[in-house]
Amino acid sequence: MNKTRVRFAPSPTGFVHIGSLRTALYDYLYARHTGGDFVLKIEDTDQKRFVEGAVENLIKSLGWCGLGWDEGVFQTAEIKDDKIPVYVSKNYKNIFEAGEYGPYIQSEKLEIYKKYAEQLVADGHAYYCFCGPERLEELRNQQAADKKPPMYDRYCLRNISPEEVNEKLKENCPYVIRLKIPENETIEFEDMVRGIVKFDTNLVDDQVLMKSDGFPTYHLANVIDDYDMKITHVIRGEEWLSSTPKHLLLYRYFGWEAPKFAHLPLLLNLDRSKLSKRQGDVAVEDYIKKGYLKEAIINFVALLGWNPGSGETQEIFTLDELVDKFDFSHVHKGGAVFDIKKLDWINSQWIKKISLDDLYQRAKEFFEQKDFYTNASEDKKTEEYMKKVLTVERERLQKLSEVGEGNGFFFTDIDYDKELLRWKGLEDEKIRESLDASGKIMENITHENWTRENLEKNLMAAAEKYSNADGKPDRGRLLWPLRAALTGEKKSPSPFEAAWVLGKDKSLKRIKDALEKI
RNA sequence: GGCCUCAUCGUCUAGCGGCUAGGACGCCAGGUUUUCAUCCUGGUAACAGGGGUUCGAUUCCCCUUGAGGCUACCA
Repeated sequence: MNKTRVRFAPSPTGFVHIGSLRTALYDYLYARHTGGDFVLKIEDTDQKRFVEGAVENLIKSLGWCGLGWDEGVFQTAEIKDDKIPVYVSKNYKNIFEAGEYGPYIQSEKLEIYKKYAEQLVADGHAYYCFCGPERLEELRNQQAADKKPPMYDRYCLRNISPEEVNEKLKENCPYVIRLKIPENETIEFEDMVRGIVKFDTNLVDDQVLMKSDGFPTYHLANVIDDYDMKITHVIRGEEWLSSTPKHLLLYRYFGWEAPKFAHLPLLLNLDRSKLSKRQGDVAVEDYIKKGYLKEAIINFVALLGWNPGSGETQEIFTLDELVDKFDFSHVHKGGAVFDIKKLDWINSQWIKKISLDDLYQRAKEFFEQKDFYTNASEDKKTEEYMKKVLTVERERLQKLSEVGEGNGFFFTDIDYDKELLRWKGLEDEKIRESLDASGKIMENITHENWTRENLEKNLMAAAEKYSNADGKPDRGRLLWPLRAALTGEKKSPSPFEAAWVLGKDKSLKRIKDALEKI
């Protein structure tokens, strides 16, 4: 059997839609699972939608997610296999293309598309059409009024002779080339996720293949590219399902074997409409900015429409595990609602899972966005100190953007009302005793032994000795004032954790400050 | 409107003729606990409706309903 070759074919609209990412992920998973190739090509046939920097952005977002491709469009010239030809893109600055089946950018193969389109005309499977937008508009309105499906009426096919066509072409009349859909035929194919799907050709419109600006439409370019690039499996969103018969016809007319198709279910808003900007963030970079880890985004999006199958209760997957388990038999048919609550949970799981070193590297930029951090003294910005903070915070974090939230006391001086120190209405004197006791214990712990374990062991031993009127243990009598003194917050990590991060000197200083306060 | 697709807890889903319909998120309750969070335990909640086929349907078929996609010289 031939090697599997799949491709991700985004159009550069400025950002990577989270739904596109899911498609790219399934492309990647299928390619890797089958030991095939993964190709990145660019669909930029719509000049009106061109966005500056979109290609670079796309490569960046995809790369950030860790989905590597073997062939196609790249930002740098470092391609692992030096047998593959690498060249600079004709139309984009700082973009390289690598592979023997290029160009991988549609705007760079206009001549090729044109040639194929003309061949189709010569073979009688397509025809020139000179109808302007006004007539088309009128036609559609009439058809709507007659309650008929809006379709091109083949005016140019029926009324313009080949001689007239040549005449008009010579006069440089604007034209498009339309596919001549056969009548009374049923086009049938087997979709990898949906099974057999059938279409009646009488209901399929004569699709424009070449636009009057000389660019091909998606339909033409796509089929030619996939043939040129030897693509074996076309994995794309469900929105393409109804245009598949056009593509199949094209393969037939060119005499090419059609690839296998897999139409993926759509990603949905909470109200079950197609996932859109209006109801939340849809760009991958939005999620990056919010502090979601790539592992979490991949993990989450993989589960939106696919599952590992029977009996499997695992929820957290690495990319490699996904590659190992992925197959189309477990891809869902129905759309999936993008529920951010589950993403949050998966993200929190990943924050706990990655190494501290890794977490530190990734969290740094989020700290740098916070005032309490930028204004903090240098000794608070050391790797050692930050890692301590993160050790404590990672149990509580849902997203990296929340880093340091409510924990500013690790970085800045604190100020709080003295009442915060009070445990269950205890009088000042008792609070002072409590703080004093904590201070003494901590003073006896050396800098070398200043660990969470030691702090907890020694402080807890003392805390256990307190009990309330009922004889029940009342650890809070020691621990609450201490925690309040160290953090100045109503809610915070434990006093052991806080003291450990702050260090012996700072901790003792804060206890002293508290003592003066009360 | 036409064509296509889809349909299990609120959400993501397991299920591929016989199950007390399972798991996860969320939510609620309890436990651990000095607060917050983590963690642990338990609970809540679903086969859209109607016909068939079958000894037996969540599962297979049909209809209805609902949802989504497409219906461009956009992808």
